[in-house]
Parts: sequence; C-alpha cells; structure tokens
Amino acid sequence: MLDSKVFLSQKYSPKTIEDKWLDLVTKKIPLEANGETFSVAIPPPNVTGNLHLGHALNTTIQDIFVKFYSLKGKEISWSLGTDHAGIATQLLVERNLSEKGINSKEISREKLLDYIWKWKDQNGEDILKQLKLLGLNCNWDSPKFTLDDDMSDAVSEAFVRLFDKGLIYQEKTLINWDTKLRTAISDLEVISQSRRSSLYYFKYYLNDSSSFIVVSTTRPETVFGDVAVAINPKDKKNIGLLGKKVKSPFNGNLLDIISDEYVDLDKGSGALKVTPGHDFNDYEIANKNNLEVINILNDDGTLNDSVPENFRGLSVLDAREKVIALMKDIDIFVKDETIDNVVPIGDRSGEVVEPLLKSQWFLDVKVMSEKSLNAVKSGNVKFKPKFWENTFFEWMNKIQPWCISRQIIWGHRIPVWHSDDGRAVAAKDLASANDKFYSKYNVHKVLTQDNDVLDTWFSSSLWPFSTLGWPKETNEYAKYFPTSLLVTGFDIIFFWVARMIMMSLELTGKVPFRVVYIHNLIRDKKGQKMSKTKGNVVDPLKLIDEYGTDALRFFLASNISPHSDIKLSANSIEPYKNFMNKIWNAGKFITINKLEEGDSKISVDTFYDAWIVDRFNNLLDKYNIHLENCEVEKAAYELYHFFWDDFCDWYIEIAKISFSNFDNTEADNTKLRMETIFTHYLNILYPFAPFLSLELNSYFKKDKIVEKFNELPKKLGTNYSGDYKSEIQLIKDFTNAIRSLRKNLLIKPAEKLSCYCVLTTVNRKFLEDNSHIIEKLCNLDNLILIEEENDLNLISNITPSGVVSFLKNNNLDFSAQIEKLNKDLISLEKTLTLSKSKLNSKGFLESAPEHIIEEEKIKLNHTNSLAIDIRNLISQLN
RNA sequence: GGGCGCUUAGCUCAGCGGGAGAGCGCUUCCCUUACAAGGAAGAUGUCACAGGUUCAAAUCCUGUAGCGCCCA
Repeated sequence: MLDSKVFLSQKYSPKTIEDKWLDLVTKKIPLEANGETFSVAIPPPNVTGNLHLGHALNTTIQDIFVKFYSLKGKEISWSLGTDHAGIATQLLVERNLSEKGINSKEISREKLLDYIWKWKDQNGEDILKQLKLLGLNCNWDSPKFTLDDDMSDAVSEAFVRLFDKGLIYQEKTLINWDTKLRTAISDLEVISQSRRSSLYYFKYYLNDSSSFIVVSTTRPETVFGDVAVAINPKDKKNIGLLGKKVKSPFNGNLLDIISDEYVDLDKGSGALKVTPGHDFNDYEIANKNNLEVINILNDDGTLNDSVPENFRGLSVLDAREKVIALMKDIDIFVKDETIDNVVPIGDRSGEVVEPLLKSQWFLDVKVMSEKSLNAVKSGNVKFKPKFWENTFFEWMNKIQPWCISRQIIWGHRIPVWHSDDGRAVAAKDLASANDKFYSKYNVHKVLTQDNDVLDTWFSSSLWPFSTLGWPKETNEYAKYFPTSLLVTGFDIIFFWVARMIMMSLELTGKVPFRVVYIHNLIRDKKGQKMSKTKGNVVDPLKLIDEYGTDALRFFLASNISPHSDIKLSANSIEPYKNFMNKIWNAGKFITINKLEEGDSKISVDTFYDAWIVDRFNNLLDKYNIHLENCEVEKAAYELYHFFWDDFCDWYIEIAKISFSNFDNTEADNTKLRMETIFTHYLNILYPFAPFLSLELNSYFKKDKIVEKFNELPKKLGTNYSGDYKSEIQLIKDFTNAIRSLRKNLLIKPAEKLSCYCVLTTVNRKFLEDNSHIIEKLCNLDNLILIEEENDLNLISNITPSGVVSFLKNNNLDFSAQIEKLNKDLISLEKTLTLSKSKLNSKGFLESAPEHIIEEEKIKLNHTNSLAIDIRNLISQLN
C-alpha cells in the first residue's frame, strides 16, 4: 500500500500518474483464464504516420474491450503492427530525396528500396511509441510490419494459391492510370470530383457528303483516339445516318456511325464520339461493336506517337487547346458551354486519372464476393451498428475485379515468374518457380520475376490471420482465429473490411472476425474534416498533455455515436478531466476516513448503505450489458452518473454526517462499505481510465503484490431489512424541497431554522432515527414531525414523500414561492387533464396493458391530491 | 440518378411506443475541512413539416423540406 499522506497532499496531476503506471497498464498480466479467448487485430497504422485522433478513438475502443474481457478472464491477443503503405510511403521518401537533390527516377530499384528501408528504420514506427502512451494492452512484444519476412510469406502464399485457383490473372484492359505516379490504381483509389467543365460541340462531316453530325465532348484532345460516333437508337434526327461513316479531319480515319442504348439523348448534342482507349463506357461500346482501341497517351500523360507529329509530347491540357484551335481553323467548331461534370482524381496524387489500356494483374473478387455476402447475411459476421451492412451489401453487389498490381517498388513484389515466351507461374521463389514451370510446361526456361508490386491493401487483407502466423498452423492461429472483433472507421469498409472477409473465407475457410464495430470520424468543432491543409488538426498528444490520457479516453468513449461524427471543440475534454478530478478527490475523502486494517467487519447496514449497494449492483448490470452489446458510450454514461450523482452527491454527503457522530459501529460499517464500493468502482473504471484507477487503487489494496485488477467485481449483498428505496427517496425529496423552499423564501444559507413536516410514505420511526440527516443537509435547527390537521401558520412545499414547511413570519418574502407553486400547479393540472382523459377513454381501458392502467390510476390520485394541497397553500399565502 | 444517415434546450448530442433528458453554456446564491476542476437552487423545448397507424407517437409507417456521407 502506498503512503496515503503523500496522496492527500497532492492535487490530481494526470502526467505524474501516467508516467508511474504506463508499464503496468500496457503489460499483459497473466490472469486466471477461464478457457475463453478474445482477440483483435489493430488496423495497422501507416508506418510513416503520426498519431491522430482517429487512431486514438479506434484504439481506445479496442482497449476498453480488451481490458473488459481480460477482467472477465478471457485470454487476450491484440495483434499490433504497422503497414508499409506502398504508394504513400514511397512518395514521402521520394519527396525527401528530391529535397536532397536526388531524383528517384534516376536511381536503381535496389538503391531506392535501400533508401526507403533506411528511412523506415530511422523514422518509422514512431507511431507505436505514441500509441503506447494511450495505455493500450496490445501485443507490444511482437509488433508486425507488413513487409517483414513472415508477413511477406503470407502474401506470397496467398497470391500463389489464388493464382493457382485461377482467381488471379493478368489482363490487358482499360485501367485507372495515375499519370503523376505512373502506376495503375484500383477503382477505389479514384475519387470522383465534381467540377465546372467546358463541353465542346463540333461537327464531324460524313465522308461522302456535305452533311455532318454534331458531337459533344469535354475532352477534345482525345479525337485522335476516336473510332466511331455513337447515337441513341431513338435519336430521330440522326437515325438516318446510321451505318454511314464520318471522316476525322484530325487524322483522316474513317469512323462508323453506330447506335447504342448507352448514348444519352439529352446530354450535349446527343451524339457521342467513341474513344475506347480513354473512356470506360466507350471501351464497353467498342467491345460490343468490335471496334479497334487506339491509345494516344504515354505513361506520363503526354500524347504519344499515334497522333500527328505536331501534337506529340503535348500534355493533355495543351493538346486540348490546340485541338480546339484547329477545330476553329477548319470551321467545324460549333460552340462550347459550361457544365457540371465529374472528373476522376487519384486519391494519393490528386491528379486527373486517365483510363489507359494496360496489362495488369487482377483478383477476381466478383467470384469471391458471394461467400462474403452470405457470411454477413447469415450473421457469421455482424456489423455494429447494423445499418452499415447495407453499405457493405451495396458495394459487394456491384464489385468489379480488383486491380492488384502497382508500378512502384515499395511493396510485395508479385511472385510471378515469366519466361521470355510469355508463359508464367506463380511461386514463392525462383527454385520453386523453376520446378513448377517444368512440371507444368515440361521445359526449362530462364525465368524472371514480375517487376510490379502488389497493392498495399492486398497484404492488409490478410492481416487478421497473417499476424497470427498463417499460413503456418501456429498455436496463436489455432487459439485466436477467427478474431473476436474488428474495430474500424466506416471509411475503409470497402478498402479493408470487405477484402479481409473475402480473403479469409477463400484462404482459411473461416470468417476473419465475428463482429465489425464501425465508428465514426472525429471532426473539428464546425464539423469539418481535420486536415493539414485546413490547419485544423488537433494533436492527441497535446490533448493528453493538457487533460490527461484518462480524460481523453473517457471523452472518446462517451462521445461515440452511431449516427454522427464526433465534433471536437476547444473545451470538449474538460468535463472529463473534471470527472477524473472528482474521482481523485473522492479517493482522498475515503482515505481520510479509512479504518485501520483489521479494525472492523461489515456489521449492520444503514438504509443508505443498502441503497448505494443496490445502485452499484445496478451499475454492474448495465456496464456488463452495454459492453457486451458493444455500446461503449452507454457504459461510460452509467459510470459517470453513478459516481457523480449517486455516490458523491448523496452517499458521501450523507455518510459525512454519520462520520461526524461519536457513536460508531454504524459509521465504521459505512466506511467499509464506502471503501469497498469505491475500489470495486475503480475496478470497472479501469478499462476506461486505467491510470487513475491503478493509482487510486494502490492506496486501498490490502495485498501489496496485486497492483492490478484481476477480475470483475461481483454483486454485493446487504443485510438491511427496511424499505431503503422509499427511505432514501424521503431523504432526497425532503432535502430538495427544503432547499428549494429556503431559496425561494430568500433565507440565508447560514441561517438555521426549524422545519415542520408531514409524512406520507415512510414511518415515523424512520424519521425520528434519521431526521438529523435532513437537518444537516438543509442546515436546519430542527425537523419537527406534525399531524396534518394542525393549524400552524405554515408555508410549504409538497413532495411525494410528504410535506415540508417553515413557519410564516413577517421577514419572509413569499412572492417567489407563490410563483413557484403556481407554476407547479399549472403543470400538475396539465398532467391531471391528460390522465383523466386517458382513464375515461374506453379504448385505453380495453387495450392498454394492466400495469399501465394501474400506474395511470396511481398517477391520477397522486396528482390530484398534490394539486388540492397546492391550491390550499396558495390560497393560504394569498 | 441509386443507397445510407440525420433534423429533440443557446451549443454538442442521448432517448426510439405509455413520465421530454445529459454535458457544456446561462441566472442567483455559497470558498459548508474530498473536490471552486466544487456545492445548492433555477430558467430554457409546437421533439423539422404534413398526413396516417394506434387506446396512446419525439419514438412506427408514408410523403415533403433541409443537412451530411457513400456509390455512379
């Protein structure tokens, strides 16, 4: 046990106790396991990243569950690690190099890789240290990194299996090409951005006559890739041109006029130039109509050799201007107009993405999606809140093959080995590739590995099982897979959650997790997304400095909302720091009144002991239910209000009175009760505010070895036999009513006076024994029980438990009290009319459940007599 | 265009069939030996709008308006 004198001399200082307990809070303490397990995989933060509030929210939620289930005796595994974050990291290092005057495009693959690894070793993984400050119980001794050997082995294994099943294939098709990064990206990495754009109208003349067709386009520079003009089959004006040809004035090509349902009559001129090399819809039209595909762009987005010489090498925008100028020159330009359209942007580069015809690797997730849909529909994977399942279904239903190859170097190199004649096998290394090639093709060839690397999300999609040792049948994998829970933001349901489910079902045959807990984002006080460019990013480490980790954790836990994002303003966290301070000071009070060890045992409970025991038991129930339902914020709410409203405002305040009396087996019993409930409270507070809980607990634990909580507290019993609920209610009712009366009558807080009362719910004996409590709480001389019929000249307040009154005297100003009574009367009369009309309604009496009718009757009687009393009072006062 | 979510006190939000709530802010009073990071007493609402279901609707259904997000 720690020195309580030191404790009593200190103010609450989060920093001090965080430093003191960090090791213990983050350490996995072996508990007495009950044979059950609870496992989670952390969404791996970007290795180059810094801690932001999203991480803090995400990991705090996980940690609350981990600590909760740990206290419940489950064995815990919380896989920890970082993600290599392919494109993002490579970009960052390249930018770094260019600041040093090194052009990454001019150095070898090996050299650049070397730079990135060095950078990662020096600057990476800071985030793990920052995460630790939150007090998380992750597997700190075995952090993973997605490019580590074991993780990479899982990636190769997955790839080879999927390749051999035919689910991974190479195809030359139209893909999203980021011209700045010079790599393919998947459709998820393309953001549709609304823009004001110009729509240009121009004439294509028929090759054999002077008639023409007007086409419209936002991309005039692609005229060199045109292979046809498409009209809608219902286009009456142009339908006569069907089957004819126009001659491109730009390169002399002959373009068929074809019809296709896809063409929108109301858009632009209603006729579409078909450029299959640079538009996904046009590509489909071309496929349907057996049209040629012309690629007019280089990898860097400039025009290539298939355009006339004077356009070659121009950027898309320069070429656009030049084409428009040409149209005007040769007098085929009709007009332009400004429209709203949608432009595809690369999420990493921020540049316009070009559809390009390229050979890339694809994973046929379309085939894999079926099982995933069923897993969620059948409840094998549950989303919380459930409505996110709709989002999941919607995307899964229209999922397209996933382009998994990237033309960068930071990542898992694709384990495909090519021969020079275009045949290939997938294998983990060259030796097995040679074997595999020979057994497949019966010939030896020189094999070289594919140059591309995999999309970062490919390795992420294996994370829940690769971190547990898959493909090896490790103990961890056997014990902890499938994982119990995944906690993540809604923004990566498609990127990550859906892909994990698909991969897991395909590769392990199991779902990766039972429950997906989706949380929202943290925004600034205006509801804007936090971003560096806006300059509104709040650093969690600063919040920790200012308010403490426990307060931050409690804030996050309390403010999770299934429907809306968390808005963070300057003083959002302060109430929770105040709450921590409240607990701290309650701890001090209890320490001051602590019995010496072995002094006493629980003897006879008072009504307030019985009551607080009951309240605590109620808290325990709700706490368990809410956490098991993944409703962290509700558990936090209960913790907050039990402690502040019940424990501090009433229990401690009443107990103080007992402590100040001489006698006291009764006080000793309350001291024991108070300490027990407080330490039990700290125990369940631990998942939410671990540092404060441990610190305070250390002043109370009798056993010096156990510094940490090792189970959840059980419900407490009480030996009080009276009706403690009515009794505490009487104390509360009378206290509130007397305080209110004092205030309304402008009686000074320091002035002591006598109060008269009439009882309705509790017996005279109880009041005789406990009137000193009310006297003390209300600063009375005397609480005098009187009969109702007395004719003293009184001014009163009426409560469900009885009436409290002061003697009228000339110094008192009744006006405030009369006002209050009138107000009470008005609201009473409202409920009265409502109640009466209900009980007079045949429908209500026939259809409402019995207990509701009973309650309504009681309410009516009650309100009625209250109203009569108040009316009497008012007339007396007037 | 399709989907999802939201609209409740000045602000941020909970409640989701039978009593309109919390935190912050506001008013008045109190440094009462755990806590002024506190205590006490208060004020504040056509629960977006319009219909419907029901004995009973903030709560369920339909529609309208506005806001936000996702997908095209």
